[in-house]
Amino acid sequence: MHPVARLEGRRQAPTIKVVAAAAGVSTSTVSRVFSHPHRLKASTVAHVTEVAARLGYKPSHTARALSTGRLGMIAVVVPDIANPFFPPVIRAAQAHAATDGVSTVVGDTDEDPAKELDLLAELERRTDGVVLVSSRLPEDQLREVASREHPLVLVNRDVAGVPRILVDSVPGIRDAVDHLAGLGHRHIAYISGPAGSWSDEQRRAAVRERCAALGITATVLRPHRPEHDEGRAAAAEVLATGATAAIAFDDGLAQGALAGMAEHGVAVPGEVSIIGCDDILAATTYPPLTTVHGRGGEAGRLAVELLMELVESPEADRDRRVSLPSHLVTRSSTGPATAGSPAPRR
Amino acid sequence: MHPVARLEGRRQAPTIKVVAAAAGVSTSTVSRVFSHPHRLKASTVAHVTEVAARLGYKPSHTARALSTGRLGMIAVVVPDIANPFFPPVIRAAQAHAATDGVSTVVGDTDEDPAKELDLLAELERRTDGVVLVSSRLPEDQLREVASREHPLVLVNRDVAGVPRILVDSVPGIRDAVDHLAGLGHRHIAYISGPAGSWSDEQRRAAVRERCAALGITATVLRPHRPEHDEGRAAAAEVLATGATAAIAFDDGLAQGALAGMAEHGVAVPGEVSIIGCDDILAATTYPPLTTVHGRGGEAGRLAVELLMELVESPEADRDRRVSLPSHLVTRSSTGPATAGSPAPRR
DNA sequence: TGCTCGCGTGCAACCGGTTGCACGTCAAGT
DNA sequence: ACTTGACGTGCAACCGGTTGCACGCGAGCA
Repeated sequence: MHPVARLEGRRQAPTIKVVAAAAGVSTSTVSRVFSHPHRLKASTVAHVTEVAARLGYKPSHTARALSTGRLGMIAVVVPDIANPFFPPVIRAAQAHAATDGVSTVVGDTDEDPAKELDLLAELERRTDGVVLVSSRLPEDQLREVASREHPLVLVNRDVAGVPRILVDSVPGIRDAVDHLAGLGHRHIAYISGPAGSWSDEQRRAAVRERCAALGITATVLRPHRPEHDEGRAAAAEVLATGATAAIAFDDGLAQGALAGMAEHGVAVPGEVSIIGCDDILAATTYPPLTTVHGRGGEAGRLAVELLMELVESPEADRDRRVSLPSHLVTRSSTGPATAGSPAPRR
Repeated sequence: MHPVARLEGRRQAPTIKVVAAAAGVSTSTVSRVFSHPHRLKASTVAHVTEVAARLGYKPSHTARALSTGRLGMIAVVVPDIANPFFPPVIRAAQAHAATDGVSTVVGDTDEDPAKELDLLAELERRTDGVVLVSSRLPEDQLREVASREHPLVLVNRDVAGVPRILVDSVPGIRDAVDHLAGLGHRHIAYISGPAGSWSDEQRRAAVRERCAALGITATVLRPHRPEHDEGRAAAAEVLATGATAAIAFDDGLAQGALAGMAEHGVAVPGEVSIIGCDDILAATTYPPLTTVHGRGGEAGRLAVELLMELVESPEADRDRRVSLPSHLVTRSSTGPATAGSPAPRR
């Protein structure tokens, strides 16, 4: 930039130099006031702070980043911002990061592993670390990403050697199956979620296992994108199996299934019972959805906590694994099994 | 940083200096290869590019930002990422920004004006410009924000002197009212959206005006947060007015109203017709929703286009206003008016 | 009174690119 | 053959902070 160019500009943001001159100290002192104030005399800190405030001085993230290598920014990457499971984890992460004076950016991979890789590459250059939620990457690629020097914490992917926070659906799913069995259901369908989802694998396995333990039938349906209309389509698939109850990978699919059942003239919970997962739609469905409550927000907060540790000391333990148990929330989409299997009426 | 510290680090990212040495040119030349290649001999560019690629060199955003004042990053700020109206505009914005080699971050204000102000302040220091979508700020504050030197483009807020892209709901709403009138409806309720929403004001006024023009009754209900359960509550309010049709501020409210009507045993479209806005739920409701289609994605793209112009030349015209007309999409939530007003049945 | 020690501050190099200016080269113009 | 000038590249200052080292000063100790 030409030397005089910044004089031409309107009110230029004040720099450390201006503050130093105004306060009658060196630039180093001003710098230290904003980074290591404890190393200075309290009176100096007070004076410089006052002058800086009067001038409206704010340290430049960019300049600081250049010399320290710290951007003061982390990323939270999710497969789909529109999926209501993620906003709570993002918000919690953001709130916790703000506590450390770190800002958060959100990345959306659109459920696409290729985009996910690109995004991670970009974010490695823009942030100090990333929280990767429900990654759709195959394990080897995930491991490769983690092996790059950039701090990374996973949420809902269980890869040994990579720090991770897991929302453990198993207890909640077990409760769900028990609940349905207690209502007399002998055949349960599981509406699978997206291929490559760790949570889906975990839930599917839990349904199978618990049904087996109780001696009732479990049918696992094909993978579904976690969207409303896929759930609607799944309703027909559920009816085709003859199951009297369904557990869906998430609340969105469950809500779709509710709509699908309505279309087929099948009453919920009169003829078929439906259970969701994540408890993100709360009571916004009709009928209000019985669902497995997972603690997304908590996962987000913990992930950032762990991430910040890694950022501070990159040599920290890379194999930390935190698991958060879930539980069933009973609302009105489940009821007693009726004799005879349900059939579409229109 | 201590001079030898970077030798201790693992594979340090190569700098311009390393590339220059390896290619036998000066650092200026390497720099120019990545910023103004046309000023260099083609053979030099080719050679340096090759060497840089071999070394895995990537220019540092931070360093570049420090000298140029350009961060290579813009922000898109929305009131609520979970509201499905916004993802399409975000994605379109992101895609267009990527075209210019600029990355995008997303900000969520949680429908809270105070958070919005904070977020804007933070983003001004982190980005080259921001696209502010459906701001909930009062006009004077918005004007104040716009007066700060940081480039800003509004979407769905019409403030003179601030560049803005507007999705014009009026034509679509007019079609909607005409459509209902054509089906014999003589009393239409409008389910208002969030207070402070420009789109809501526009839609409300359009409903009133068109109904007046056709000589039919319009009742405007209280403001609602654009969420499913608010829509459900609104169903009762609609029934209380005696209206046989309702137009909702957005598809989420409309979907909620659908659920609410079901709860009350009122058939849609048999007894009551419902129309949404934005066309974001597409056919994911039951029955599929008749709605006013607005072109969110297009708005996002245009906003970024305008923003980049402002970033390039801050003295550009600040009073540009682009308006994108909407239209009605007829699906199955609207039907002929029936004699006698509908009443809750349970 | 003289010496050590530690605290508070300043100096200057550095982080990794960018860019105004100067210099050298070579082709076109006279 | 000499001038002119465009073109390609290098030099060095600069962007705005950070930080290792050195220096000065005053307190504690002998």
